[in-house]
Amino acid sequence: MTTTARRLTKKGQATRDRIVGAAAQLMLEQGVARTTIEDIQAAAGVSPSQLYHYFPGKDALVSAVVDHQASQVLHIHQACLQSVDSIDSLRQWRDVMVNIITEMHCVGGCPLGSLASDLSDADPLARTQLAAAFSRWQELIRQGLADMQQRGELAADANPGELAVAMLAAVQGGLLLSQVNRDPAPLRIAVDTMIDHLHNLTRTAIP
Amino acid sequence: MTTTARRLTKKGQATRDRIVGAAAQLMLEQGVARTTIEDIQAAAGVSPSQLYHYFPGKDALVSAVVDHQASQVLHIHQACLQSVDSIDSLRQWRDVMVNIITEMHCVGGCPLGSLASDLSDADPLARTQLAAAFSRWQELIRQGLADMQQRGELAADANPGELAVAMLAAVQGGLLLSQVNRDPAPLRIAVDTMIDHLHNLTRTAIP
DNA sequence: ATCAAATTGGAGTATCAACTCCAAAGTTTG
DNA sequence: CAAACTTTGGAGTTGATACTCCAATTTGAT
Repeated sequence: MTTTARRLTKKGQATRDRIVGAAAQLMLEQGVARTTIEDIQAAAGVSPSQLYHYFPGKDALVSAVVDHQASQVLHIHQACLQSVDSIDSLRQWRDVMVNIITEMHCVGGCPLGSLASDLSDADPLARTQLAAAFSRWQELIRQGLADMQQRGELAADANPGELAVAMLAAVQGGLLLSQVNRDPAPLRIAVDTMIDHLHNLTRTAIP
Repeated sequence: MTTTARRLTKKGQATRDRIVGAAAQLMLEQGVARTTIEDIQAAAGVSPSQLYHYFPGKDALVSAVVDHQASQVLHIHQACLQSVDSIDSLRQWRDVMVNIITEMHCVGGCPLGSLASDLSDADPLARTQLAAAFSRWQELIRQGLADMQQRGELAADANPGELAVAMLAAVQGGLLLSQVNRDPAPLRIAVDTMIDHLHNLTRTAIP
């Protein structure tokens, strides 16, 4: 990390970031294979030699895009989930996600989910990167649920690990259905239903 | 439908079917944009002129593949879901899905979900086709839940429409996580959790 | 059998997309 | 300042890909 940074000027770093940002946006909107190097050059305002100076080829750029999107998504959700202590705070988290997809007019879906569907069977390296990112995301949710459990906001016999998997699936499936229907409702309903389930677990666990 | 069929020989129909089948499989495994016409020709054992005799271009072939996958998926799930009358029969439905993804070694994910993620923002016609297919799938689930509700297997105040959306999201999200992790467990856990939720609704709704 | 229509073979084309190359300009460091 | 290194411009190359064309063969209806 430091080694790489040492041979990168401030200006060079900015150019590299511009390339990754442009590539990430285009690949989210139209898919990885449909996004050409020329598209990225135009969007980032760079020449071919600049792009190939920073990345040996398209695969390496894709890898950088996956890292970038993983970092962005995890950063956002870490901020929302580290303070989860109640059902209500889960509803705030849901509002954040619904607002984001609404502002995007349901285009692109989840930055990680889209890449995962696109690359899982085409790029083994990207698949492992994405699996690791989802694993961290899942762990953020699990941790939040475990915290709730300790506060008594969730039944003692609930399984935070499995509930985290189910919640992440609800988010991903909800985003996909919202994307294909161009309507934020499926995401809202899917996550709300999982939150209702957690709520029921809390209520019914006091025999 | 009849008009098209009338100018299609039995042999011609078989060739067309072979092309669509090969295209569907390749597009599921490697994505639409990565699947070349040449790939499809080789897999189906046809010449360029044959392919372009039956389809004006790649877009039309993609459209036929979407129809084909929608038909396949809806057929399978209709068979499973029309007989849903209890929590246990939902668990059988889950087993069917888990078995399918396991046999595929988690490659490809959902035939409709993959196409949806791939095409929703790239092909407006395909997006509407896919939205219609998901709508019918959702309706199959809703109908099953409504039947259960009438038999008293589901709380009277439960909302089958919203629960169907959430269940479909769980399936899609579970399949995506299974695909990226190369592990059927996320699908199983996501669907089981939704089934648990339905089960809880049944139990707690008798005050 | 015969004619029209459907189907097939296979060579060919035009375009696009990924990547290369080399020299010029700017930046860092001793 | 000067040498070494980083960054940039832009024309060019190679291979792949979607699609075309026309003649030959097979099939179906009369």
